Amino acid sequence: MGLTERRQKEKVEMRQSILDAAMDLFSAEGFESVSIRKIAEKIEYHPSTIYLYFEDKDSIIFELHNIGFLKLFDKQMSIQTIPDPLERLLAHGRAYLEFALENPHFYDIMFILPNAAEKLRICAKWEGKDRAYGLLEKNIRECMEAGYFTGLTVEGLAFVLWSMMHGIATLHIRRGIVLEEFYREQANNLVEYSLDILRTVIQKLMK
Amino acid sequence: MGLTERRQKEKVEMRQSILDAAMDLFSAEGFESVSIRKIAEKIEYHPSTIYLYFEDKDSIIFELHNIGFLKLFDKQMSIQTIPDPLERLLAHGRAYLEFALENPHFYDIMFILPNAAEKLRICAKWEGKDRAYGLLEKNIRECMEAGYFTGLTVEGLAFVLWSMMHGIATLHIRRGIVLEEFYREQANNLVEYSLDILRTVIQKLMK
DNA sequence: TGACAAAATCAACAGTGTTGATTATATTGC
DNA sequence: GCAATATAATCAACACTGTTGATTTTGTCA
Repeated sequence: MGLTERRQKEKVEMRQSILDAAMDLFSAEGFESVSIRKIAEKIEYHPSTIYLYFEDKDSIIFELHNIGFLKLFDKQMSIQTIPDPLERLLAHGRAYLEFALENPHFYDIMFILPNAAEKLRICAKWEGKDRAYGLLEKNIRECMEAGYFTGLTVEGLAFVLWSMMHGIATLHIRRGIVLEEFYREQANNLVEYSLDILRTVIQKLMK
Repeated sequence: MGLTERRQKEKVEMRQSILDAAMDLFSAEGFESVSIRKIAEKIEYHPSTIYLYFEDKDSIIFELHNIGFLKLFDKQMSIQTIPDPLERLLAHGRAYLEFALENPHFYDIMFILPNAAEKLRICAKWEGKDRAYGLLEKNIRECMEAGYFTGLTVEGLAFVLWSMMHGIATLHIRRGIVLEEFYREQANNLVEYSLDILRTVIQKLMK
């Protein structure tokens, strides 16, 4: 292995250990505890060293935001093999909610915290969201081609369904509010129960 | 006016000016600019003086959270006179979204930012949310009594509808994402258009 | 005017993101 | 192996942040 190659590899590994430390801190102590100094302490380097690998703190958050989108897209692709379009769309929603509830801190960074959004606003165009959103629109379109959701537009329904899933996720993550709170006896699992209600709604919307 | 009475009045006025300054800073420069020192500068007092009127910074945020809930409840009560239950429920949703989009910073404090939620978690029970949520459940229940939404529960539908409105509001406030982005030609107004889609969904759910 | 209470300020602590200057380390050419 | 160089890491400081115990100013009443 050549020198520049090893240097490259060490750089990547250092960046990864910084990202891991940041994510660990977020999970263990909440976002306000994710400080450059605490990350440095965790990886046993001086705070200044972090700046040799990331431009600033928001760049670390933005990188975590990108990693989160890769994880989400992977999960969403895994259900694309389901043949029936309506079942596929429901599984799409289930995958989205599962991701949010299993990775609440990633979801927070991706969709709630302002850091990554601010970075996106001032940086160049970024394809991550469009890719994930495109998949949702594709699944909705194929439902419509199969005769479901007549009278609605792809864009309109995509927005409404995404908003609903995002609302459920956000109320859970930021306010600790879950459906179980209002309907304990039937709710063994938030994801399944929310999707059951959505399924009822969608079945009435069918044809 | 007696001495203690005037003292009381001055205390209330000082608290209000602190709250106003905090809200102004939030609206003008974003939440990260709401600092005790900047509030103090704005009202031309020393930072320490703030602590004579509020226990800590989160108490200021919590007070704004409470004021926001009063404003929201007022708005929601104003549409309770609509006689038809389905029209009333739709107006309820419209009022909620309008509040969120017209008072994005209040909405942020009430439903997204962690400060007030954390205060709620450690403090005694607080009736604000239950009151607003109770009104939604009441309107849904009256729709069901009129024959709408058969096969769904009040709690389930309330959760789904709230989540959807909350999702729309949060995507807008935190990510600048609005329906218009995906469907410009028909969208002159986010509230009306979102509600139109919801109306279509609900009409298919009727009976 | 003097005594007392209330209101406001001060100075400091520990924490934050960030950076220009400095030191330590590792690799290269000889 | 040693000096020169390039890279990596650290240091010390700046301007912020929330918060608080001690101190000073202000206002009221006898």
